[in-house]
Amino acid sequence: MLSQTVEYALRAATYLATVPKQSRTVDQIAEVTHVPVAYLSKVLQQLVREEIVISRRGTGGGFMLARPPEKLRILEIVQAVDPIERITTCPLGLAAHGKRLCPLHRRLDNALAEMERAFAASTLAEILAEPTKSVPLCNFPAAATCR
Amino acid sequence: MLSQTVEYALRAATYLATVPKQSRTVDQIAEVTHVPVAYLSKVLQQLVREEIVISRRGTGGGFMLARPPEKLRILEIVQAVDPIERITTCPLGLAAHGKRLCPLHRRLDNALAEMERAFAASTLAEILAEPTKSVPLCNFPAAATCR
DNA sequence: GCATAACCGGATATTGACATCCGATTGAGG
DNA sequence: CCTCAATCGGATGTCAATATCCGGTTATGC
Repeated sequence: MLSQTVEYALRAATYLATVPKQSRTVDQIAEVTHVPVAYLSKVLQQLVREEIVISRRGTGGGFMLARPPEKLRILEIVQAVDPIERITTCPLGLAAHGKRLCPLHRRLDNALAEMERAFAASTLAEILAEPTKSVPLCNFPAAATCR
Repeated sequence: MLSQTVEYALRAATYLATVPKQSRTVDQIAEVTHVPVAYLSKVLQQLVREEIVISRRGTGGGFMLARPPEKLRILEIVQAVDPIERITTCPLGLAAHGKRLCPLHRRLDNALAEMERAFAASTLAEILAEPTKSVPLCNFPAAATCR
């Protein structure tokens, strides 16, 4: 339902949100988030292209959030790596039918709209601020006891 | 986001709901729903196993809804062919962490729960009864003008 | 300006979803 | 009981998502 890529991107972004304005290397991010390092590298590159994240090469380089966590919604990260495709025209491909969806597809699209709404509802900052015994990603340095 | 298989299954079920208690062959269903016939056959077999649909072989056979359309929810069809996998444990695989989800995964699971709720909200009968100019699937016999 | 650190981008597996094909099986009707 | 209609089940093909590898490029610090 949710792709692995989305899951990975969200883990990485959430981790970077715990260290705002600081950069981390792919290897560091991969270790904390438990994401295959080579693939994570690709995912981060997508986030760079969508200007969610900024990259710097060379010594001391790495990846860093492009904006403060208060300004980054889950939805943006989802859309960056695996966009939710709303149903805008009849999937049976009848041009004459135009933009009107039949009741079945209207409901499917409504469900997708609910997803969007849910993902748009919170920022990375809100996720980190939430009072809980479960530290985000379960395994951040701050939650070593969680291991 | 929603798999092709779900889309196909819903089209087929919606069509069968327009002719309750009657059976239709794979070829008939495929033509109306614009689904590849060979693959549709597999999808229908899944629906048979999940007791959404009943099959009969031989002359005059085919597929028929196992229940009246009032008793069949979209969610059941979704779960039959491509179940929504709720997040019940931390995806980072830390056994010690138990059942508690971190704020990130709690939100993701909440979004999935919203989907379930949306899909559970309507029956096939409701879809067909809805007053609209767009006949379900856009291209049913009853809506030949839609072609 | 050289060595080193780190990302970038292209080529290449691997895997599962989607799709097809066909022989085997079952049921209806004469 | 024979033929035809139709589903069933297994084998196989195709393609996009996932994942890996490595040489090229850029930046830092000495």
